[in-house]
Amino acid sequence: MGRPKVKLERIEDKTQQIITFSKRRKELFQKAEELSILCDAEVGVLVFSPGKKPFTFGQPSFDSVAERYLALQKEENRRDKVEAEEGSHRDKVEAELAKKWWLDTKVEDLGLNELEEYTVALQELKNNVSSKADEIATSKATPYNFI
Amino acid sequence: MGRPKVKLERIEDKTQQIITFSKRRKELFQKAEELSILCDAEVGVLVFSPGKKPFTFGQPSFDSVAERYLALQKEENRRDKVEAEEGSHRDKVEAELAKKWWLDTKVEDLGLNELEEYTVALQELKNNVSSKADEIATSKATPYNFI
DNA sequence: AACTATTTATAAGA
DNA sequence: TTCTTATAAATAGTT
Repeated sequence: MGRPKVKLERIEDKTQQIITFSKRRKELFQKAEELSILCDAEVGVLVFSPGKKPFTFGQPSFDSVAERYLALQKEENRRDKVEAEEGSHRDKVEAELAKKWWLDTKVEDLGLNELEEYTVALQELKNNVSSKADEIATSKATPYNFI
Repeated sequence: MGRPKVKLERIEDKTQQIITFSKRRKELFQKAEELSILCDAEVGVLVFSPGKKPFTFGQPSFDSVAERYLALQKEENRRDKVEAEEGSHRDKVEAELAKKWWLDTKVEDLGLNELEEYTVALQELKNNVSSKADEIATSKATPYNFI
């Protein structure tokens, strides 16, 4: 027989679902690559399989495309915020700028001395911000007590 | 006539490229949606058009899928780093933890008082880190002098 | 935007 | 898993 029409709904049979995932995931990435080549477009695709394993495609890499987009998003959010507040909360704007700078500065790019200063400064900063944030930091640190 | 076979190479004619982009971008997103429904998979697709405009598809949203992945990536990088350094640079590890906490803490979640403290602390921090990083911060701040 | 001749994708079965 | 095959779906060029 040939190809039957298939309803667009969740495949309940787990084995069939995995087979379909494998085939369609491959084709999706192929289409993504064709689009990037034919149209000179940056393309990023990320898929979590039914087993929650991540697969990525990216031209030039998923991370590069995603980071470019997320930077744009942050920029838009910041601008929206500024517009909404009619320039009355300069501190907030500066905090956003500082946050953006911080997010764009990678630990890997800093030398060891800078890193030490950075660490100390962050420690102080953690003490300055809310106790709730401190709780978050503590709970995040907990799994790494083995270090 | 019918559909001719097409070579997988950059379409030089700009108009044709845009037409092809529109058609294929739509189909790519449709395929992505089918995959997410049929296989119960989280899918995120991001495309920058030839005109550099971003288009996203995501189930449930591109941001959610991308953030989930980037969190995984950070986790892996952190673990690799710890293993590579054999626990000898505790400061570095703490810097990574602090960075992770920082990245996970959103300005939007902080109250105004906290935000003010945060701003002051960040300002101090900027002065503490390298002058090169300061240059970056300055150049990033420049476009917003209108505020 | 719509059409249509072909190519391409793909669900089942082997 | 990989190939086969018949049919569904996508699509390049045209109108």
